[in-house]
Amino acid sequence: MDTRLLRSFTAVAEDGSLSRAAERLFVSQPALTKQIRQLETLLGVRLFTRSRAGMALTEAGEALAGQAPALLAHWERALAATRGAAARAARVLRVGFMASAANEATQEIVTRFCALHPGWRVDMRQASWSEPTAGLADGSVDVALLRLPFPGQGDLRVEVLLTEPRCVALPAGHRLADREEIAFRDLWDEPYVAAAPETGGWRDYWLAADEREGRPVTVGAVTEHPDDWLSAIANGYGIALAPASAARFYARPGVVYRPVSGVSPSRVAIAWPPAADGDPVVRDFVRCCLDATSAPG
Amino acid sequence: MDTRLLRSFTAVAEDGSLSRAAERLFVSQPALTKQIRQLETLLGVRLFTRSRAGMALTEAGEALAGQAPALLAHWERALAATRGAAARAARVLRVGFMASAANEATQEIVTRFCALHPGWRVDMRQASWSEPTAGLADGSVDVALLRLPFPGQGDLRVEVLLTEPRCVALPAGHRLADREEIAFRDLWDEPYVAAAPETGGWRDYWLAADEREGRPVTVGAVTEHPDDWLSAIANGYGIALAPASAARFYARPGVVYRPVSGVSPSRVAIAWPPAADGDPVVRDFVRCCLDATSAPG
DNA sequence: CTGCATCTATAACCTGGAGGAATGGATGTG
DNA sequence: CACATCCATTCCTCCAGGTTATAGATGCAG
Repeated sequence: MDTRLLRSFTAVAEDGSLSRAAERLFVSQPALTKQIRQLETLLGVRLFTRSRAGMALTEAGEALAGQAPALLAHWERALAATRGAAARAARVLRVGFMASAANEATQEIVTRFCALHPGWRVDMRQASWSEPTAGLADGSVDVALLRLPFPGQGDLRVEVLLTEPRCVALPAGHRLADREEIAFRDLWDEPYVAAAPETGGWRDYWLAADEREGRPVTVGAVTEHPDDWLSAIANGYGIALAPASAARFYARPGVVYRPVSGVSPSRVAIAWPPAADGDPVVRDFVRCCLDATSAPG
Repeated sequence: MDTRLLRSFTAVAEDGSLSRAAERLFVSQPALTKQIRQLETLLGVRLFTRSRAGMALTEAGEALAGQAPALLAHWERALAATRGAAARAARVLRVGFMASAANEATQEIVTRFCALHPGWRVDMRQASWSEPTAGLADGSVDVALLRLPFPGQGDLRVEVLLTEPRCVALPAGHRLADREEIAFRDLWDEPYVAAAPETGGWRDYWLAADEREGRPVTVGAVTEHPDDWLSAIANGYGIALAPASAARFYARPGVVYRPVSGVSPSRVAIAWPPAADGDPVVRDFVRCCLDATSAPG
């Protein structure tokens, strides 16, 4: 049996319908019917009961559905570890990052690291905002420059590199756009451009959900990439809190950035998996991060 | 990627040769070459370096080879759990057993259990002697009637059901076949029919390796099933220690059984995985085992 | 109560995948 | 230098897997 059949099974289990799952997987309904039948034949077990109402999991199907996520994740991690080993052998350090990484310090970090490790290359990999660990969780990167807090943070080693105030990104024609500085309480009732709900605490943080005295947030749009985020703001779907450096790294016609008072600052950190503690290459990269962000300049 | 490619990869990694692995997997060498190529393309990584001397793993290949056994085992366990759920739903208790299981008590155990659980069926599954946990390790059975000690015993719950002396199985024409009882020390220099080396402590136990004052064992044959075991003895390839009940359950022309002094007795136990502690069906079966083997009769 | 919508299953067909046979290329050894 | 041995490539064949069309079953709305 292969992961393709397991993924198909998972999709049908989630949707409760062959037709809907087929649509989501971009295959025809008969093709998916055959795949599920093939899986049941291979296992010698009925996984679904069929009816006009769709596909309901049997007890065996429930058991497999319970196992499937961990199994598929195990596969992905194994493949990631294999790719990681290949990168290491080729003297490539894969660095995930969110948004502007460590701002201006990023280039210095890379320069310092390459000086320390001649022959090595740093592969910077930008992550979508729907994956706040920037690849650390699934093992597709070795270290990551991240904004705190993020989901899964407790499972990773973290060193704070720098702190910067947060500001607000507004459409250029916004009624508050002329202000030199805006109090956060004046922004409480605005609609916001937010990250995906499944990012949990990450999204809450960038909505400053815990810093508005219980006042609820209005979400005007959900985006996953900086470009989409900027477009949504420029188009007036909402405003967004951002690190102050966003004014430099994400300048865009139609978007203005203003300092905000009454909201906590943003922290940039370097993160890596505990299993990499003994890895001199990772240790040196972390050292370079700390050095590059502690010296004045 | 599927498990078939991963198994192919594993075979090539173990053999260090496409040609030999192809032979072992019963596919042609070009077919295996293409499979490995397909896997490397899917991963975007070189797994082997090729030469006239065969296939050597790259660092990425080493990484994958390190992960593969656990990954494949995870798959097997997930499938086993799925089949287990199907069996449970169908009110079937799958019982693995070695050799004669719990001897004459086995039928009473099943009878008591079915009386306690009307509508349930006990599926008795005999295991080869190369798998001393009789399916518990890979999850293909719910409980197992086993002979102690066995590999992996520490990971399972075990209740001893009965103890019986060990005897020796000899070819009928053996020079000691006329004895009423034979001292173990008189058997030390005989060749033995043994279990496979990978069964470890199990094989040592049945060779009474720890009860011969350091004298080494001579292995005359290795077998995995009772029939092969009996044939090997009858053909004079060696002798073997066996539970006393073997004389009743494995009577065979050409093989005689004689009591042996100076060797520890054999213990039959019921074993089950710790995860099944809270399962009333498993608990009841264990209860039936204990009840059936404690009453006189 | 009947017709229609909606769901899965089956049949027929087509294309591409995957295995085998034959053979090529490279290299080590006697 | 010839041969053996290893992996790679080419060509061929058959089957797997997807699609389209349609069948069968069933629930719901009028």
